[in-house]
Formats: sequence, structure tokens, C-alpha cells
Amino acid sequence: MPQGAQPRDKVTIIEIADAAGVSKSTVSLVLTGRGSVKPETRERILQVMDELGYVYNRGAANLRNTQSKIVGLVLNDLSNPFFAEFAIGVETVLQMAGYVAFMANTAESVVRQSQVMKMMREHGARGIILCPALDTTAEELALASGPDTALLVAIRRLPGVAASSVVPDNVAGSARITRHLLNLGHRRIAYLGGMSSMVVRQDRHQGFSEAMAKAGVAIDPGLNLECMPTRDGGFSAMSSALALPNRPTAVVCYNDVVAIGAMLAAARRGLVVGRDIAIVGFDDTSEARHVSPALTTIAVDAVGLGERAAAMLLERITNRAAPATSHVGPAELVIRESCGAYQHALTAAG
Amino acid sequence: MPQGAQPRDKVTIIEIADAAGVSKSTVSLVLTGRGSVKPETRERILQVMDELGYVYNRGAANLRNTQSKIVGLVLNDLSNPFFAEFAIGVETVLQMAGYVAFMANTAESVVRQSQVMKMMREHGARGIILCPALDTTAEELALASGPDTALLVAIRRLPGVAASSVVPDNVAGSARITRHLLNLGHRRIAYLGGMSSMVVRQDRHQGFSEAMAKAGVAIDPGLNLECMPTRDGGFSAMSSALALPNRPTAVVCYNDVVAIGAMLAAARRGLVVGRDIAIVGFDDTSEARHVSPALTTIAVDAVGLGERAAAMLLERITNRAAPATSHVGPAELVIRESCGAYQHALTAAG
DNA sequence: CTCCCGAAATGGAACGTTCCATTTAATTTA
DNA sequence: TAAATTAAATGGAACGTTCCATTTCGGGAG
Repeated sequence: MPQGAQPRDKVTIIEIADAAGVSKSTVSLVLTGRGSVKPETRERILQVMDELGYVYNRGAANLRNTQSKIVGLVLNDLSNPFFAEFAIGVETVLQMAGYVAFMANTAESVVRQSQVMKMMREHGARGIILCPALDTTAEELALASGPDTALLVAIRRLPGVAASSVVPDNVAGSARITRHLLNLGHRRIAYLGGMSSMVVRQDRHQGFSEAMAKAGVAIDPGLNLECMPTRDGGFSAMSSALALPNRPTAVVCYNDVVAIGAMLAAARRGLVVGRDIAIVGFDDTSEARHVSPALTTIAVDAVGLGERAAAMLLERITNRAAPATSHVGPAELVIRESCGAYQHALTAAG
Repeated sequence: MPQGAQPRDKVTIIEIADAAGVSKSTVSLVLTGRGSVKPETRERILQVMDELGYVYNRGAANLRNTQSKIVGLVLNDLSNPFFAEFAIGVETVLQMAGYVAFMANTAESVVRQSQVMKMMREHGARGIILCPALDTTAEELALASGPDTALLVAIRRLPGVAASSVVPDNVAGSARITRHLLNLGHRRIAYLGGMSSMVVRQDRHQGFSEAMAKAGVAIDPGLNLECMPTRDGGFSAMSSALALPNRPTAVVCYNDVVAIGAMLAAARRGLVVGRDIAIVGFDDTSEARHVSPALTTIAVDAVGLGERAAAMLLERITNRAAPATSHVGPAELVIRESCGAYQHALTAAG
């Protein structure tokens, strides 16, 4: 807008109409592009809007419409690159559909989570994609979704919730990477990280157990170690694992962050990861690639999960009769150095 | 809300009033907490709201109010952990002030940037914190901020824009880390990464040049290498730097991401980073700590910048007479291994 | 010249809230 | 007990849009 007369207070459709010498209805027509209005009139109106610095008031419009174009995206931990990538996937799809994402970070606080979801509904969000904070209960979520706000739960499965869901295949992925270690000849394998109250931990540990059982290898209960899913958690849990009289030869970690902490602990003890001990992760965050030695892990395609989540939510929004559905995304093994597969190949060949 | 009667269509304040046997004005009173209403009446109303699944309609309220509680946060690259941390700082402060952040990712697209800023204003955002996409022009921004939407530009300075701004001290930080390399005895120092059209690159390179000049060390123009600020960019730019007949002994990188790419390229050539060559970064992302060898870099406190940005914007929102201000945040040297300072200390002592 | 028709433009009610000006009820004071 | 005061509750206009039902306009057919 040109330097000139800045309007002090909000300029409305009516002022535009007056200035252009038409009725507010005509202005509304060009705004929505619905009726037919003479091209030169349209031009004149658009020009006036530009001059006066008109800003469309969606709140007022929604009042009659009931059809906003906003979707909420609630993330439990934005500082985790995994969720950032997930968010990017979500945004891409929403944007193409003409929707806009209203995104918020709860930092694992269920209180904050309730607040932002309430806010989003109050602003007329048509749907919400939720990556639930730890300790989220089904009851809380009942409040959050209503007849005109579709809910989709992502990444962390939430038992007892009727919403759609998008999660990676934690069980299969964990089984896959465990099998990889078994194939390399490991038998004393530890499972490390996450708290047993977390659903994701339960799923991943289940995959681990199944793979072990199928291979006929007994699990030492002493090698099931819980810790917070942070680097420091991984570090201290690994330290105690290494202090055991009969320590593991391989460690399946809850996720990459824990694995990196565990690698640090092993290095501190003078062990060369990938030679003296195998350590593997889950998620394939960008750090997994850059850490040294590079981490063998399970790739779950965060962006793809985000895209899928957005697409599924949009489907439920546009076709409100559509039933809640669930999607389980693929989890693929990425072999790098931390498992010692390369070393192993050398010795096996030699 | 209990399993019972799910209302098919939106329930309004009037229906609540009818069901509770009061007038809509009274319901409004309890909603806003403004007038005085008998405790038992309030209770009854609240209970009815709960039963019917009432959702407050902020759009309608803002229609009279003109006072929303939303602030827009526009990020140019969410996949960069630096911006994720910045966002966390912003959110923390906004939340405490009772505001909610409406956050969007532009992925460096100025088109998308205009779209989301327009959307935010249309939804009544009181202010916008913008981390501008590359190639953002001052004209575009003039459209984006109006008399009732305060604008704050963050991280990337934008010459010719009248808005408030929050940026780290790129010049001083870059000079600081260059001095560190000079103190270690380096003389052939390259500057690597970023495109010269980027304001941030200009500032950081200026700090580099000033430090070199002050030390009386000439800059070899052949050691000023541009590349996209990505890991791959850093990798290939570093590869060509190493192919030079008289290659540098130290490299100041545009940021951590570029530095990590550069480290990979050096390792690929068989060089031990921190011994055979020094490489340093800028930003102090979490990766800088975990990469091996750990990266010497400049910490700019992304979270702190975010907090500051939010506080400054809120100030302008609540006190609309307040003038636009600028804040330049500290940039501190973090010495780790990639610069070889530790090695250096050993040899110097021995 | 009148009639008719489609195109273009318009007036007004409605959306869900707030808030001012009132009314009604409850309580205190003289 | 009446008057004065305070607390509690209410009706209605207004906010900026949309959209239905109308009206006006501009020509072409009869």
C-alpha cells in the first residue's frame, strides 16, 4: 500500500462500498467471487480496497459460513527434529488443499495441550492433528473433539480413543532391527530406553521380544532398562548396563536420541561402537547420519507420515460421514556403522 | 463430555441461556467474568455448557471486541533446529501473557510467506513475528503489517523495513571466532558458505574481514567460497577448497550445518579435523555438540532470542504508541574440538 | 414502443457475541 | 416501614460479513 493516508481504524466492506459507489453486497460479491459483477466495477472495487488497506475479516465471515479453512497441529515436542519434519509434511498437504495450519507446541504438558486444543476449536478449526503429550488420557481427548472438529491422533497411539490415527509400524520396525542383530550373531541383546508406561515403548519392546522369541533366544530380564527418552537418559542407562557382570554385546535403543547417549557412554568406557559393541536406534533423525560412527536405525519417514495424516484428516473434514481410519506407516532398516555389520562382513569373509 | 446427547449443530450462548433459564447476557457475564453473577447461577450455567458441549466462538466475540489474543509466528525453515528452538522461546513468553501463537512454515517461499501473513491478519492476529524467507523485499512487508498488526522481524535483518527487529550479533560473533583461530596461529583462513546476497552472510563475513584486518592478515580472495547453507553445500564447497594448490589451514563456516558438511568433506580427504585442519561453525545447534569431533562454534541462544522477540512484540501490541525498537543478542564463543585448540594447547605446552 | 429476459446491483435479515442502559430483586439504613 | 443502596439479571443494538429475495438496468424480440 502506498505511503499515503493510513486509515486509523479498521476499514470494512461498507467503507469500501461507499468509496467505490456501490453497495456492500456488490463488494461481498467480488470478495467471494460468487455472483456476476461487471469487470470494470470489480476493478474499481479492488483498487479502492488496495488504497484503503482493506483487511478481510474472516471471523465475521465464518459467523454466517461455519466453514473455516484452518486446521490445528498440536506437537508434543518441537525441539525434536522428528516432529519438525512431521509438521512439514502436514503443512505441505494442507497448503495444497487451501487450508492453513495453526500449529502449537505443548512441550509434553497435558495442561497446555488442553488449552491450545480449546483455543483452536474456539477459532473454528475444522480439525486437529494431535501428537499427544505423555500421560494424555482418553477422557481429556473426548472434550477436545466435537461434532464439528475432526480429530486425528498421530505418532503416539492412544488406546481407547475413537479418532483416526497415523503411526509408524513400531512393532515391525523393532522386530526388523532386532533380527538384524541376531543375524550378525548377537545373543546377549539389551533393550534400552523409554518408560514402560509409554505406549510407543510397549510396541517397540513387543517387536523386540517377538523377534527374540522367534529366534529361540531367551531374554535376560536384567537387560531390559528403562530411562527417559533423552540423551542423558541413554547415557546413564547405558552406563549401568555396562557395569553389569555379564554385559550385553548388542543394544536395541528406544530411539536415536537414546542411542546417541548410549554411544557416548560406551565410548567413555573405552569401547569402540560397531566393533566392541553394537548399538542401534529408531527414527532415523538427521543426527543418526552425522554421529560417529553413523547410527544403524529404523527409518519411519516423518514427512510421509505428516502428509498422510493431513490427507486423512482432510478426507474426514470434507466427507464428514467418513469413518475414522488408521494408518500404519512402513519402518525400514537403515544399516550404517554402529551395528558393526561392515566389520562383521569383513571378518566373515576373511 | 458424557456419552449422552451429542448436539448435531453448533450450540450457542442463547441455547445455554434457555437451558439454564437465564438471559444470554448473563451467560456472557460468566463467560467474560466481567459483571457480578450469583455463584449458584454461575455454577448452573457452567454445568449446562458442559452438558451441551458449548464451544466459545471467538470470531463472533472479536467482532465487537477487536481484541484477539493471537500472534502469528512465520518461520522460513522449520527443519532447521535453530528455528525450532527460536519458536519454543517465542511460545513460552506468549503463553505466559495469555496469547496463543499461530505458527507457519514458509520453507523459504516468499509467495507462501505473503499468503500466511495475509491469513493471519484476516484472522485478527495482533502481531506477527517474521523470520523472513530469502529474497523478501521491503515492499512485500509493507502490505503485511498494518495499523492494527504489529510486525517484528527476527533473525534475518531486513534493510529498509521500519519494523522492530531481533537478531544475534553476527558481526561480533564472527569476529570473535575468527580471532580465536588467529590466536591459534592460523593465517590462511577461508570463509565458507552462504550466498553473498544474504544479509546474514554479509554481516558474518564483515565480522570475519574486520578481525582479519585488525590482525593485519591479508584475505586471499580465492578463499571466499559461497554455497547454499545446507550440509551438501558445505560438503562440495569444502571439497573445492581442499583441491586448491595452497589450501587453507582453517575454515570459518557460515553456520553449523555448513560446517558439518565441510567436516565430512575433510574427513573424506583423509584429514583429521582439529589436527590437520580447523573448522568452525555458527549457531551452536544441538548437532554441533554431538558431531565428532565436536564443533567449535558461536552460541547465539535461539531460545533467548525467541523470548526477547515475543516480549518486544507484546510491548508494541499492548502499548501501541511504543516505537519500533531493535535488539541485538549476544554471540558467544564455544570452544570444542574441531578448532584444534586442545591439540594446540598440548603442543604449545610440550 | 412495449414486453421480456438475463445481467448487474441492492436492501435487509441473520450469524454469535459484547456491553450499555435498564429493570428487578435483595439488602441495608434511617 | 419506607427509602436508599447495592447486587443480579435483562433487552437490544452493534460488530463485519453472507446470501436470499428483490429491484434496476440494457438491450433484443415481437
